[in-house]
Parts: sequence; C-alpha cells; structure tokens
Amino acid sequence: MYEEWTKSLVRSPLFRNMTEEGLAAMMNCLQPRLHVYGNREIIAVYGQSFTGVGIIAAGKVALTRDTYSGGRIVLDVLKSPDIFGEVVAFSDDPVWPATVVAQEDCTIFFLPPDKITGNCANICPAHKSLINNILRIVSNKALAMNRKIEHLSAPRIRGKISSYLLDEYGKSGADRLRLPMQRQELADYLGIPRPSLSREMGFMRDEGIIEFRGREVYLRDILALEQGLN
Amino acid sequence: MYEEWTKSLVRSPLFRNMTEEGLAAMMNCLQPRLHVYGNREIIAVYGQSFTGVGIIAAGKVALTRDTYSGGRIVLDVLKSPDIFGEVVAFSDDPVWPATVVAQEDCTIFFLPPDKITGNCANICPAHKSLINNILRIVSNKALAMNRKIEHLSAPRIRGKISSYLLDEYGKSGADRLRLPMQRQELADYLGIPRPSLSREMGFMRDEGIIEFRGREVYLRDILALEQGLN
DNA sequence: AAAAATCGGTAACATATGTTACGTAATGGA
DNA sequence: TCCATTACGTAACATATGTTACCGATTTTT
Repeated sequence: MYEEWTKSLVRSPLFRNMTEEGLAAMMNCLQPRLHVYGNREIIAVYGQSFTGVGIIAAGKVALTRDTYSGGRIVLDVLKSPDIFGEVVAFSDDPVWPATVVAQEDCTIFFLPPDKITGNCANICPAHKSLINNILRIVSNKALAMNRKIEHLSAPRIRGKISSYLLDEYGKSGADRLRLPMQRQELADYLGIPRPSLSREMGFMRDEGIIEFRGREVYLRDILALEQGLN
Repeated sequence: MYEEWTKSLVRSPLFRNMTEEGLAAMMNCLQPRLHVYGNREIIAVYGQSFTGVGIIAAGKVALTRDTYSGGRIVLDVLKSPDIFGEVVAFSDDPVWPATVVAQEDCTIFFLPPDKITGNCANICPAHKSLINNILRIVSNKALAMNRKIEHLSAPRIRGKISSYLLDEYGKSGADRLRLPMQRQELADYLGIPRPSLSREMGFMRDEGIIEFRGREVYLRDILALEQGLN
C-alpha cells in the first residue's frame, strides 16, 4: 500500500539516512493515515487539535492564516517531499499553528507524534533515524529562527541589515556575497518596506560600508557593519 | 557517583516524568562528563565545537556574546536545574552559539548528543522519557521563537504591541491582562526603546484601544488591535 | 522613617522610516 | 525582436521613532 510513495519520500529530510526498503518497512509498521485532498480543500485548521505530522507525498500546500478582515495571508508554500507540523507535534500545546490549504490535488500522510517516539514492536532500524531526523529538523528550524530574531531585534533598519549581512558573512567567510533572496523577499524577512531597505543600503554604500549591484554585495567595512548593530 | 545530584536534577524539564531512581539508573548508564567551574570561569566558547548538552547541577551561568568593542553582552542567565545547548546539539552545525560563563561556582554535567539518541544497552525506561523531553523542550522553544518573530516582524511599533497583546489575549482568553514583564523587559523583547513603547501605549490609550496602569492592561477594542497589525 | 534606587510616564527635537510614485534596467514570453 | 512584466533604485513628504532628559510614584535599603 505504501510502496507506491516510498521512492519519492526517501528524499524527504524526514527520512534521511533511510533506504527505500527501510522506509517501506517502517511505513508498514507505523501505518500513517493517508488522505487525498482536491485543490483548495482545507487540510488543517488554525487552532484545532493537532492530528499528526503531515508528509506531502504529492501536490502543493499553503500554510495560511486568516485575518480580521476576512482575508487569508500565505505564510509559506510547501511541495512534495516537504513536511509540516513537525514543530508543534511535540509541544505542550498541540494545536495547528496555521491553516493548511491544498494548492493543487494533494496526497498527504499523517504521522501521529506518539507513533514517532513510541518504539515499534519490530524495532526497525529506520525508526531510530526517524527520531534523529525529527530532532535535527526541529533544531535547525529553531537555530534559523534564533538568527532571524537577532536580525529583527535591531531597533533601526541599518542594524537589521548589518546583522543580516554579518550573519551571511559568518556563514560563508567571504566578503563578497550573493544574497539568496531578492529585495522584496529580503525586506519581508527583515520586516521592513522594500524602499526603506534600498534607501538604507544606498546610504551604507555612500558611506563606503558596502557595495552592491542587485543581489551581489561586497562588504567593504566589516567593522562599520558591527558598529551599525547599535 | 551521580546519586548526590539526582534529587535536585529530577526537577529539570530535561528529566520530566522520571523517578529519582530511574534518573540515577540512566545517569549510570549514560555516564555524562562532570565538570566543576569557579566563578567567572569560561564553560564554553562561541564558535567552538559543541561537546554536549549542559546540565546545571549547581550554580548559575550566563550565556554571553562578545562585541566588536571588546565588551560582552549577556543574552540570558540560567541556574540550577536549567540546561543549555539543547537546541544546537542536534543541528547540522554543532558549534556553541554563545559563550557560557560561570557566574558563581558551578557544577555542570555534559551529555553528548549521540548518547541521548543512541540506545543504551540496558534499555532503561527513563531513556525514552529523555528523548521525549528533549523533543518537547526544543519544540516549545521553537514555538516561542515563532511567536516572537511575529511580534518583531511588524514594521511599526503599534503593530508589535498589538501583535504581542493579541498573543497574550489568545493565550489567556481574557481581555484583562497582567503582563509577565515590566516595561524595560517588554521593550527589549519587542526590540524597541522603552520610551517609544510607553509613548505608543499612551497613544493607544488616547484612542480608546487599551487601558493600563503599570503591568495591568485592559484590552478595550480587540478589532482595533487587529487593525493595528498592519 | 528617611534615603536611595527603581520603575514608568511624558516631553521635545532631530532623525529615521513608511508611503507613494516614478523611471530605468533586467527578465521572460510571444 | 518586441512587448509585457518584474525587479530595483530613487525621490519627496508626512509621520513614526530613537534619544535624552526630567519628574513623580513606588519599592527597597539603610
């Protein structure tokens, strides 16, 4: 029953370090619920009780949140080997932190948290990998959020930009960066309007701190960036 | 060797759902490294390779980060049953994300990540609790950071305040709140100066959106708060 | 009780920032 | 190649915000 999906699912970070056979065996052991949704169909509702980690076997979903004015803003879009709900699964308050809507026809597996941590009868080797993978995924997410918080916490825009650029600098070690986002995305990430971002980057260029053309950024004065944090 | 500490450590969230005996058995099984530090002594250094989850058996430590100007800012202070390094332990890049300094004489256990997830020979029941606890702790932290990011992401101060108050409202369900922090702490949390916070709260009071006296806040107009998010 | 320290609100002012608009360069299809 | 679309920088202006300072209320210490 599950074999049909294992060849695509082994590429999911949730199943890292598993063979296709190991995954298939584990699936037969864990017996995740399988659901099929049509386009626009609602998969999970914000605030309702959590049912299990969602594994997207096929299709595309949107994580959304409803607004007071009746609108619906898209927080994120996930596609086939991605998963969702892995953070809230093991928290003290297991309710969906977002509404999940199918953006096309979808096939989703739901894996209840207690099946993940509970040991299976036939101690499949893939099961230990599963726990490691969940831990790694949640930890990486927490670290990424921690960095984002540092960037957002700067009280002024230059601080946010400096914090972000220094972080990229620390990750690559090179003072010539190619930003992984375009301006609007970076502005959204930093919680500021795009023109404000461009303007401040212009100021920083005028002061000789950075150079840039589009996504290419050259950090000319690291010390000044660090001073810009305050 | 470990029995001396178990009676205080069972209260740590890391060892929730364990009996003192179960914990002692697990400690003998896992054999965490024990280190003693004097006041001011450095326990871990930012950027250096991670050695294990720190469990504070006795004493008080500060999580710090060095600044360009040679200073050292305190990110957080932890004391006896607290733990540190539990997030980075299972991430893809296991290096200390902060420098840890003893603020008084300390006794610290270090538990290497692979000992936590690796199964022990004598399958102690406490071990499964340990994995559950780590997962819960990291997940709760991730969720808390997620909420903080939402507050910080508002491009204007009123949005940050509104986001925070609506979050507290959602958690308690009551429109009369007692804030868990004083002004300076709340301002730091939201990444804004305290006078700016007080000023904006004053404006919101003038507009009939909220009332407050010190930590006591009364949400008079939830809809206006939601509109203030943009 | 007196003194000192902390906490929180307010004011004033220079500056940073959100907002809107526009133009050019880059990109992508037809 | 041409057209349409998107991405990006820039400008102008009203407003929001950081900064500094001060004062009264509250709490803590002596």
